[in-house]
Amino acid sequence: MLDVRLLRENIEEVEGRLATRGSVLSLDKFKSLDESRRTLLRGVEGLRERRNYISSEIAIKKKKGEDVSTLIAESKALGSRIKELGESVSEKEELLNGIVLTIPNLPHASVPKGAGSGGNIEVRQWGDIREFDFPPREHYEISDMLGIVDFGRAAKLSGARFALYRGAGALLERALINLMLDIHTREHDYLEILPPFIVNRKAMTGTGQLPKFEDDLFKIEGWDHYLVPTAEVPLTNIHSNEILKEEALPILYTAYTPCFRKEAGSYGKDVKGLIRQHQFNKVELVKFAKPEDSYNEHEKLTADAEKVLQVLGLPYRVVSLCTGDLGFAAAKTYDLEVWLPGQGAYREISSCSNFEDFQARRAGIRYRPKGGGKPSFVHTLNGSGLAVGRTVVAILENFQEDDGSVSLPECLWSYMGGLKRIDKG
RNA sequence: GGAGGGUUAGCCUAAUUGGUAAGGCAGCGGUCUUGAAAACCGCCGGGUUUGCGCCCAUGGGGGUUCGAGUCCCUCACCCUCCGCCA
Repeated sequence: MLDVRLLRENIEEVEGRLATRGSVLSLDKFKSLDESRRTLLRGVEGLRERRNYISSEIAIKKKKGEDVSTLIAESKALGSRIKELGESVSEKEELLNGIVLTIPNLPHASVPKGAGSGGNIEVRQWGDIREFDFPPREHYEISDMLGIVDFGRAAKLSGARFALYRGAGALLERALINLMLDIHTREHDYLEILPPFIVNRKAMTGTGQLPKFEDDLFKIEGWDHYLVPTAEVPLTNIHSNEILKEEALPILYTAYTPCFRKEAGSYGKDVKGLIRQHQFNKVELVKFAKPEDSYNEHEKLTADAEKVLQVLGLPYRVVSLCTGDLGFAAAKTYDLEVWLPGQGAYREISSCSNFEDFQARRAGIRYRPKGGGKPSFVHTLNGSGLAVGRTVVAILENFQEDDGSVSLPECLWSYMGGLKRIDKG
């Protein structure tokens, strides 16, 4: 949520900056609603002042035993007018709120301007792309040969876009989760959290999934609760409606959770394999930072996510998303794209964003400056560190041999019970 | 699922039969002091206003009333007990 005062006072500038996202958004409606709300509010406040005065007069006169019937009559009349006016004020407020909650964040000045993903800019590359002396297979061919992922039976249980991992496949997924959590807790000082996988509407609104993106979420029937689409939601909302101490910042959390997404509107995209699933595993990184530190923390968080790819030896590139490709709540985003030889393409495996105070304002996450003073909003950041299923994809494709076997990077051996290579069987 | 108790500001705690939120701690500023502590004074929820001030705010929503922290309804959460359960 943007600062309403900023909207009110710099409406043209805001419109201009939002336009770079490609969302043609007119704030005229906001402006007129805001103005009429404020006019009505002034009116209702005047009436309330009069009523408060009369009420205290009544109390005084009653003590003296004087007649108060005319005062009561006036106050009664005021009451109904106040109620009427008050209702139209809250009506305007609700409409305003509806508008403000669906306005996306403003892109940071360092974000490249562009329309779609074509406008994204490669920031750096890491690792050497392997030369194959055989045509590299796609991951689902390899997992089929190895018998470590069963899509057919998953479909029988749950339908399309679900996976059933078997044996070394299940173990690999679990090993990666543990490796990632260990890296972030031991080397990068994040505190491990195991949050609920079901959250309420407030939490979803706090991070920006609601009210705009209800269609992407799995809702629990008969309950105003949702399956988490990412650990960002429970982690960021840990401190909703809290005032943190400045000394406590930055706060760093990491969590493994499954993620549940409807993937509405992605029909025909990535229909085969593990890339796009209704349920997938992810290790998430979340930070709460002071505003002046948040862009530095953003770089560090991105580096923390990159570390996992480096440890695994997976080549990748870092892309700065352009204004037209930014997510709703983000002010700036780096995507990590891992090289997939089977596809011959870079694919997103992590997305690291700075939301500035956009989520903090929605969720009410503030901090009190050291010298006392007014609490102000923190900046929130998050990034995948990493998407586990897609990491499996990358390992299968990058480390495959001609016979379908896959040699595992050394950092995984201990997590795999000593297994160094996945063979058929 | 059932019964009872609770939710007041960053934290802790008050408020006759309904009369318009009192204190304390922490924090910040100041006086005093060689420095510090103590003591004392001021500030210390939000909105609006140049300012005085005004309005709002006792978990959320609604109702009764001239007037609600207080009475009623409802929802959420927490605690205790019963039932069920890994």
